[in-house]
Amino acid sequence: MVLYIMSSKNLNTRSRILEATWKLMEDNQGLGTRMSDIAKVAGISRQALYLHFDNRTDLLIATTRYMDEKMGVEESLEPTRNAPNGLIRLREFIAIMGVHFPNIQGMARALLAIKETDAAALMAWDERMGAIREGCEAAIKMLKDENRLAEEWSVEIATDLLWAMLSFQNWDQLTNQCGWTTQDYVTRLQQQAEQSFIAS
Amino acid sequence: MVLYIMSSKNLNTRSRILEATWKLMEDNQGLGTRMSDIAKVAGISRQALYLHFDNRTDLLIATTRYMDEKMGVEESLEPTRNAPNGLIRLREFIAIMGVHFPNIQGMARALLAIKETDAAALMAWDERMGAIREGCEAAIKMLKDENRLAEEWSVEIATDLLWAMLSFQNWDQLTNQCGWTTQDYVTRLQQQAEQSFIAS
DNA sequence: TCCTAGCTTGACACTGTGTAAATTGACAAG
DNA sequence: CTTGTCAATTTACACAGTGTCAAGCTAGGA
Repeated sequence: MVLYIMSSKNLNTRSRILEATWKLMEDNQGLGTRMSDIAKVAGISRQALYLHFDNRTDLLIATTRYMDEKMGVEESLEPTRNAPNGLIRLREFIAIMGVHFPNIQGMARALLAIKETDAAALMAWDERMGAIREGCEAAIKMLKDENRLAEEWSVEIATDLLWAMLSFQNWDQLTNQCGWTTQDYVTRLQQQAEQSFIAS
Repeated sequence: MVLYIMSSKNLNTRSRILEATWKLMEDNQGLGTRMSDIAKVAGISRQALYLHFDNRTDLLIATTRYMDEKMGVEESLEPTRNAPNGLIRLREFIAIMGVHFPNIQGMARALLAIKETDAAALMAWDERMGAIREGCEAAIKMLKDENRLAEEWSVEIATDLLWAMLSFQNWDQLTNQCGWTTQDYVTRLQQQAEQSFIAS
């Protein structure tokens, strides 16, 4: 009973911090968000942040996990797992990335910026990117098993390349710099992936 | 006479600073290089850096220009301009990127890291990337003029996509994370670009 | 001999992260 | 009703790195 109430209160402040971090990351595109800003939005003192998280990196990583949970990333990948064949799976996966990236762009940019100087942030980022790679590999493998992977590609090399095409930075460049809509992004990347990887 | 000697001395210290910055950027992959480190390598006091450059950003940008000059980036692009047709031009351009990126990776990473927080660095980066885009566009246009650009692509969209494929981050991921050699990178990207953009 | 450009040294302001110590207020248990 | 616990608070401080400022040194040219 005691424990329950304590951890509940604890969780409330904790999640208020996580929500505040999330919000600020999205608002500022992840740039220049200080611990004091987060504390202000969460309604606590800056120092109190350190009662819940060891340091800034810790907080950012916890926030990515919190976001994944709240956004139901796992569930959104269901359709790809049930795809009847590799081509559909490839298409589905690209489409899902097209809606996923806009949702995480602020946080992604924040992680990208600090991963250069911060080993833990680098780990968090690599873990996220690793998950995407698995999705790429599953689609490519399915094509291979159906004998529809163009013969010039090995599973590994094709996975590497698809993974690069579906990187956050690629999405960022195509949409935010080139002005592509999500629709453009999905359609064009599907098109290119099919031309590259599917045996004719 | 006075002026000549002054500006000559000035230039010597200045280029010593630029060389030091370049060296440190390559050595540390652009990470955690402080003004004091640069000063030490250049053999002057930290404060003296500010007699030559307004601030850190200014110095990094000047260093990119210095590198371009010393490496003869312009000249290395000659072969693409003389290419007899679009396909060769596309291939040449990709090959040149394959040798260019390893040469600039330390500096590129440094600029990438600070461009998130630094408007001037962002400008320097965008200018570099803009130059690459022009190379992409020239190759795509040549294909279009020869009627060899696959009909599903407009010049602009195809340029956008080729530009994304040939981004520094893409190269970084494929070589440094996936372990591709320069040879792999060039061959595979040429292959994919041809499959995507050349009418069959 | 004097002037001056280029550099040096030492000191300092500012920002942001992270730590430490003493205090308050709530609330559950004896 | 006192006591203990614990989240959170306030105040203060250490530290790193950037950028500024002022005063002084030095070598070379007029």
